[in-house]
This record gives sequence, C-alpha cells and structure tokens, in this order.
Amino acid sequence: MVKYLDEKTETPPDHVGWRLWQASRAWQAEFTAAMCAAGHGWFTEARAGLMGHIPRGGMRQSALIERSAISKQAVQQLLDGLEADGVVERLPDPRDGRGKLVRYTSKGLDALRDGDKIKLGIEQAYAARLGPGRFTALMDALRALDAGQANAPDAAESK
Amino acid sequence: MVKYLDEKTETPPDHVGWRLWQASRAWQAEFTAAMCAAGHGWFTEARAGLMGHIPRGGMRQSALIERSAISKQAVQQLLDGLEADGVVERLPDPRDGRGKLVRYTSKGLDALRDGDKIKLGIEQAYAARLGPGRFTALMDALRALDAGQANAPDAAESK
DNA sequence: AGAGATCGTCAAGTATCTTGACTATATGAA
DNA sequence: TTCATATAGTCAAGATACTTGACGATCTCT
Repeated sequence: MVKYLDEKTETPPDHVGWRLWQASRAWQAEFTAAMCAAGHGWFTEARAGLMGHIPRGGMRQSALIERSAISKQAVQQLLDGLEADGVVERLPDPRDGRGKLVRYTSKGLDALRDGDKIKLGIEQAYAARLGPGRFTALMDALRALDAGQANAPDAAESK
Repeated sequence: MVKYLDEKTETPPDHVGWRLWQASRAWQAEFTAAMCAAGHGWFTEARAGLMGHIPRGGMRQSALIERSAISKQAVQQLLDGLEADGVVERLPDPRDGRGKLVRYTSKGLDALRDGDKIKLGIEQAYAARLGPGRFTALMDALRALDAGQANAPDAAESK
C-alpha cells in the first residue's frame, strides 16, 4: 500500500471524552460478546440500556419511559422486540386500564443473572489490570462525575 | 400518578460499564450541545468519531477506513454527509487513480479549532469538579485501560 | 356528564450502521 | 504485454435505534 502524505502525523485523541468513549465501547463490546457466548444472542446495547432501568420486580411502562431518557415510542419499540424475543412480557395493569406492567420472563431473569456474573468478571479483570488502588480511584471519579452531572441544571439530561 | 409495586426498589446500576457509559454520554451531550451553540449544527457523535481519525493534513479514504473500526460503506456515507455539509472535501489522489484524498475545508478546520477549545473547557470543568488529584487519577486509569485493551487479543477491536 | 390529562399504540421519517454486488484502477506474474 | 487478482471507491438494500406527530382508550377532576 502507498503510504505517504502525513499519515505518520497521527493524532490519536487523548482527552477525557475520547477516553471515556473508548473505555465505554470496549466494555460494551466485551459484555455483549460474553452475553452472546452465554446464549443470549438477542442482547444488544440499546436493550441493555433499557433493561438497566427495569427492576427485577417489573414496573409500569409509563414509569420506565420516565426513567429512560428516550422517547416513549423508542421504549415501546425496544419492549416490542424484547417481548417478541421472550425476554419480558407486558400484562394489563389491574389498577389502571390504560397502563401495562412490564415484567421479566424467566428467560429474562436468567439473562440478568448471567449478566451479573459477566459484569463481575469484567470488573475483576479491570481491577486486576489496573491494580485495586487505581480501579477504586476510577470508580470514585466516575461516581463523582455522575453526581455532579445530576446536580448540574445545564447537563441537558435532567428532563 | 399511581405509584405502587416496587418502584421504590429502584436498582440504579453501579458498575464500571454503566458508569463509563453514563460518563461518556454526558460528555458527548455536553460537547455536542456546545458545538451546536458554536454554530456547528452539523456536528454529530458519529461524525465526531470519524473526524477523530482524520488528521489535520488530510488522508486517504482507504487509510481512514483502516483506522476507524467501521465498514468502508459506513465511512463513505459519513464522508458523503460531511462533504455535503462542506466540512471535508474529497480530491482524486494524484498517485493512485483509484484513491481519494479526504481533506478538511476551512469550515472543517474552524470546527476543529472550536472543538479543541470546547474540549479544553469541559476538561477544566471536570478537573474543577473532581479536584486535580482525582481528575489525574481518572485519566491515568482510562489510559491504562485503553493500553491494556489494545494489547489484549480478545478485545474484538484490534482488527 | 364532560373536559382534559395520561397511557399506550400506529405510522412515518432520520441517522448510523451492516452485507452484497459492482466498476475502475493498479500490480505482478506468465 | 496481457491477463489474473487485489485494492479503492461506489451503489443498493436492509437492520437497528432512535425521532416527531397523530390517534384512540382510559382515568381524574370538576
């Protein structure tokens, strides 16, 4: 291949945003791959994002919409998919004829359990790679960042 | 609104992956908003990801494809958009009739400059929020993670 | 009862990716 | 030189993850 120009003048970005992005993507790739390997091929990042908001005991779809930062239609489509794949089920809310209850099926609960195991494994690998001190420092900084974000009104995320 | 069930049994995730994801999204939201406010309304996350790989001096499209982890068609579509918005331009490669050179326009270079300023601002805000010690620790840990990832053959990202 | 808000759904469109098929050019060996 | 093959870029079609807008059904409040 012809290499010339200033392709050696590479500028691999090195700022917080880039690092966070890379780290986040790497984690997700690892987690998703492990979930697939564990037989949960239906698992995707978007679904994970949504499922992160559904407690084990289930919840109302409207409450889920409130929590996840996305539109109700997006939630609905994601739920449609999860329901079609047998991960969650939607039942009519006995206390409100308009509402629906979103609940994990046993398949969904299995996936949650496997996911917890995988998360733990990745976390331990990270801790081993960084050393306990640096890993703790990382988590501490990330939590502090999150707390600051939640309080900041200009975070464009509070709504 | 009717609140019942175990909606108080909230399970806000707190593991590395979630934290990284949240932090990454928050950074991107802040950056994109600032870029929009600076008049670069064409700016999106996907485009940023690609532009992060294009050096100031430009490069061959094929080299860009190699670097970015996405398909050549995706790169092409992103470039089509960036070109349509006047951010980059594609010139025939004088040394290879098949190739094209991707180069920033002055509009693109302006955006890069503004982006650098904004990045710096966000970084300083983060450092102020965390304190210099914790911020340095965060960057250190993220860099170490990235370095470890790059060396790990199972990272599914090396290709 | 009736007004208005809330809950979920349907329809349509956009952005970001994918795989597959194709053209044009370059390279290297017969 | 010429032909096989590899590389560079494009075109087409489809999947996923979102968006806004419109709508019917149900609840709540007066």
